[in-house]
Amino acid sequence: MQHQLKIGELAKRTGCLVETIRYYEREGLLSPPARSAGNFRLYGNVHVERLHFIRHCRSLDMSLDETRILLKFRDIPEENCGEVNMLLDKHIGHVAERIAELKALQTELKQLRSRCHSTNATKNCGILQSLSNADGSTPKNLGTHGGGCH
Amino acid sequence: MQHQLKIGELAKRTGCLVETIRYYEREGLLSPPARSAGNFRLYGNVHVERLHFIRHCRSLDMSLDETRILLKFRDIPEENCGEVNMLLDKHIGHVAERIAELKALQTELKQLRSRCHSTNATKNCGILQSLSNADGSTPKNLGTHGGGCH
DNA sequence: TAAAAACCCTGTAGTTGGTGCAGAGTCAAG
DNA sequence: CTTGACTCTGCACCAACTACAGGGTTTTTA
Repeated sequence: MQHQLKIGELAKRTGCLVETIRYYEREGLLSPPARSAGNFRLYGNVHVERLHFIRHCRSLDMSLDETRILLKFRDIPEENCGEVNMLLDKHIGHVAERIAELKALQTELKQLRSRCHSTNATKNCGILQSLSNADGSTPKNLGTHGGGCH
Repeated sequence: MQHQLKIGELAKRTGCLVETIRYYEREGLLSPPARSAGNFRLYGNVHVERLHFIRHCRSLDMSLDETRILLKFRDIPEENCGEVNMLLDKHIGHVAERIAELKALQTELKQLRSRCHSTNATKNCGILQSLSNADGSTPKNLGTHGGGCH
């Protein structure tokens, strides 16, 4: 029984909030740690490393589901890692798609912006007029997978 | 009193779900329409156009808050449209930022992917090993504004 | 004319990945 | 022995919908 960390110390060490750690435990990404006499969570090195892994995945914009899968493979050292490679390829594909979508969006937005350079009365504003047109009213990036930019 | 549409007809005409229309009403983007004797919503052309406007904004990845602001300007035809231009410029900036973030992410992901080309045992997989390293564990795109790619 | 299907109503809960807070308990220092 | 910092559980909240449940209304069909 070596160095044991309380949740606040683990949070500081991994750069994430205490609440987030408890959330990961609820979600099954971190296993419930030992408890002190006063019911405080006590973490060891295993937890520190696992949480680093999770945060690394998240920083690469992977979902918690993807992260869960990678953790599962990390837990079985003898298994074949082909699925890991596939998961990553798929994720790279997601990101590429999203970049393409946003670039198309950017083109459209700039075109819209070019419709009004002076500051008119709104009734004459080319931007507002274009937005009132029915064309383009079928959102492409709604309903598909792909988060917004906000 | 001309052509009145029930909510399902409006949905079909604008390509959005009935539930979404009711949601926009609750959120104050669409004003509450007239009701039939049996308490059904009845919409006119004004609503059709306004909903087209909203969906167009959404298809350009604007938030409902941004959309609300644009609607407000659409409602005051004599006012100056300078703020509309500013809002759009800001939104274009958001999208540009997001594209830059995702491109950096793409580079990082490809670099990670290059660490495992054969299908090994997971304990030897360069990808899983890299993800276990503490570096890069401080998420850049978490906490900032900017949605994910899922 | 009546039953069945299709539509509409309100209200509520779920999605993702957390964040934030209330109210209570625990622990170390002065 | 009290103050302050920390922790506990459980719940509400964010965006922008989506998806019911459990009713009522309208239209179609037999």
